[in-house]
Amino acid sequence: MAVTIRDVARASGVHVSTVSRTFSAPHLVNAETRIRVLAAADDLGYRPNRAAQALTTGRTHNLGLIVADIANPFFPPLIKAAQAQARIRDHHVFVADTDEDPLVEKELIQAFAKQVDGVLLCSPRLADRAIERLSRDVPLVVVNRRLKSVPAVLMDVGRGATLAIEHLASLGHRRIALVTGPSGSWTSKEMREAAAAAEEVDVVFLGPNPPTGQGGLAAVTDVIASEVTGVLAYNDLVAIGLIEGLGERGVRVPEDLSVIGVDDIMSGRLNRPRLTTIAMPTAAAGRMAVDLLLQSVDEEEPATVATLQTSLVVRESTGRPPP
Amino acid sequence: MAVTIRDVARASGVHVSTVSRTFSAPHLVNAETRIRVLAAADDLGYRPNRAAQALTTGRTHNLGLIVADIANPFFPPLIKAAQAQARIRDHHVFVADTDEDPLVEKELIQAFAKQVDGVLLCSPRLADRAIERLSRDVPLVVVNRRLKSVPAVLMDVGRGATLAIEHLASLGHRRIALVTGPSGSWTSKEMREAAAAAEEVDVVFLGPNPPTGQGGLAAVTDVIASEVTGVLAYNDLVAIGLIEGLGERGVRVPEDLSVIGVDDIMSGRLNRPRLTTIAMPTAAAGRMAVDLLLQSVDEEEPATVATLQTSLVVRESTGRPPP
DNA sequence: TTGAAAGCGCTAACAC
DNA sequence: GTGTTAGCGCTTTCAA
Repeated sequence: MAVTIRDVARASGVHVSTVSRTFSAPHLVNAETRIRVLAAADDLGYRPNRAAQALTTGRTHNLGLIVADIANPFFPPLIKAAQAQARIRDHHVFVADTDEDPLVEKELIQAFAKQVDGVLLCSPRLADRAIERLSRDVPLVVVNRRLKSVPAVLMDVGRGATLAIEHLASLGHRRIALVTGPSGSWTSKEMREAAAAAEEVDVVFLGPNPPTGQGGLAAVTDVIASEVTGVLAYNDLVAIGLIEGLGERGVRVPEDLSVIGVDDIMSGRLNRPRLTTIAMPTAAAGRMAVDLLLQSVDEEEPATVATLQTSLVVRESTGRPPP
Repeated sequence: MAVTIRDVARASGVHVSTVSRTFSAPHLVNAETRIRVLAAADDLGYRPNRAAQALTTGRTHNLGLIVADIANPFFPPLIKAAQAQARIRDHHVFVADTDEDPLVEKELIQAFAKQVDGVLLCSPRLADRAIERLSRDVPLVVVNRRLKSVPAVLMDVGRGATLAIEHLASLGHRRIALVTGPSGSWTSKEMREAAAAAEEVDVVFLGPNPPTGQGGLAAVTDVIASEVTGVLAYNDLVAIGLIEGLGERGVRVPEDLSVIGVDDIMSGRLNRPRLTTIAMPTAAAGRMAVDLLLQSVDEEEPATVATLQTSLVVRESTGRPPP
């Protein structure tokens, strides 16, 4: 076995409790003793055993981070930012992937419950009630979901959708489609509400759809049948699948149909057309979520909600409707 | 605090050890007792505390997975496969990102050492010796790195590079460039060796470069100056950056210059030209790595090396050299 | 300022 | 087949 607090105690000629104190409350220990202990610890290569610490303190210094799909390029920047922020605050992040399955999501939260101090739920697919129930087992922070009793980081995709629709309207579009996402998705709901409130254009709702390229591909027939001149897709992946499928049917983007995505995952890629999209503040959300979670772990705060701005990035997949 | 083994013992009228046994060695306990204990446990919502288990058994049921950059689309499929496989084998995976920094890599391994049963090091940037030293602290399995004493999963990128170069040669190219990756990268080294062994073409070596779009962009000037008609890039990200930069200088791909990437991260995307690339068996590697790691955790096996095949996917970024 | 001792939740001999 | 007991590595009273 590795070197323990006891080895350090023996090497520095003090009791284990003094060693413990040297690390957890250094100001309570004599400077000379402290130096001696630290030297011995360094010498032996001592590193505290987090599992043992967790047992007495109840704090693991680990956070769980659950996403629907790591392979969706929307998530990695958020994960990276969360990890970086957690690292700064002396925590580690445990990432897990639900494969878009609410049941797996629930299982993962329960599995995490005992081995982390809190869980970040990103774009959950679980029902509100289920999340609120689980939040009694372990501190939770949700990203892109609004609940009464759970702290949340929201990206204002409703506002983004409104901007996107206004952009289409200003180009002359009068009838557009909203290709919605998974049924459990809060962002999808926000987009629906924003679209329903649009005044200058008629909106056709198509969905729910899986939030993937496949989802977009599968929506092609409905989009064509709906006789719209513009589409706002649930996310960039869906938009890309859609554009591909449209291409196979001879429908050109943006000449015949304008398409807008959400997330801005394609920046700097070779995609043609370059996608007009709603950019999401993913990195900021990751950092903020960690801060909120850590805050709700050690303080009994009322549920905070942080809302971050989105923005419309106009590129080449939108244009005037065909005459 | 949550419900413990003691609560279950009280509720079912047995001693804690019987409860413990019911979970860890059910065959050693009377069927009736077992049912009673299980019922009580279920009733109270008992879930074993992994940290406490870890303290006695020395097994955390957690695995660490370290990658250079989660945002590089090469990694997510590997991560997903590893997580899925770990889940099947009753383990969780802790993912961390080094931001391509060997020092962070080392820190992360040490931080993981106490809280996981083993660590998967994917495309490490650390020196061989450092890795071998660290492998004494915690069971390690490396992906895409070959070491004497550490089990490894290798993707045969050398063979892939040979195929890629043969492909270029068969199209008529006689002078090509290899845009290499980071200096610590084993795959980059394998590619260099394969390129150095090529007989039908002259190879110019350009690098090292960061394994990103930026890296490709920055290599444009050297590529143009080297007067080659074909390029094999360290990975798809570099290839894409390169093609973008080339486009800005008026060099067309594949008409003026052929480009081949590695990883096959762009399948089904809208990229133009669609990238000719060496496809990597990432998902298989993720699964295999978990199996190897778990094997080396509980058995004292000699270091196994698994080599997985790569394949050349010919698309649109390669063609005949200009006349 | 330091030591002694109890205990976190669980497992693993060993005894009955 | 089940209970007893000691202890994993650490923190945290409480005394000294």
